[in-house]
Amino acid sequence: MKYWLMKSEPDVYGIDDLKRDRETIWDGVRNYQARNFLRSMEVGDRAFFYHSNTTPPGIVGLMTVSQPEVIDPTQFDAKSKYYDPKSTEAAPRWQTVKVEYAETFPAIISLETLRQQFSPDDLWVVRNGNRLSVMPVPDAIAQKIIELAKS
DNA sequence: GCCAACGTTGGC
DNA sequence: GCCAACGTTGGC
Repeated sequence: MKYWLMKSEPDVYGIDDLKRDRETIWDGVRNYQARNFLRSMEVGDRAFFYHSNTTPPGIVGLMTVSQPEVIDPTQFDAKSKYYDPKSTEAAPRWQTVKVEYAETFPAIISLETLRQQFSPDDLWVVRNGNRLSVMPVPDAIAQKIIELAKS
């Protein structure tokens, strides 16, 4: 079981939306490095839900990967902002996962706190100018984040 | 294959 | 709203 961190803007889709829906297809990722991480996810992996582009940004909870290797349906939808005309049903470009709501932390762990606690090498989300929306979190770091969430 | 132009992300 | 970071595109 691995830990990940996945970003979403709460104005678009936040943890409350996931709690309401119980599970969702994590669609709209259009970056190859992020996609490759999505491809390597397995059932039961856990992912920190990170709210980006909000005040303050930070980790707000946890989710569980419930289905790997999901074809992102938005790539074939001409009306979607994530439409990719170069992708075909025979050879889809964008795979993702289905995730299940696990928990909302009692309080957000803000980016500021994460910067104080972790180095950019350990937790990529604190890297300056980091734009990657899906990234691995080392086990030991994940445990510390969970401890922080409880404190 | 280089790299300038461009578009997007995301913190502030 | 600004703008730094940085991935992608396309001309050459």
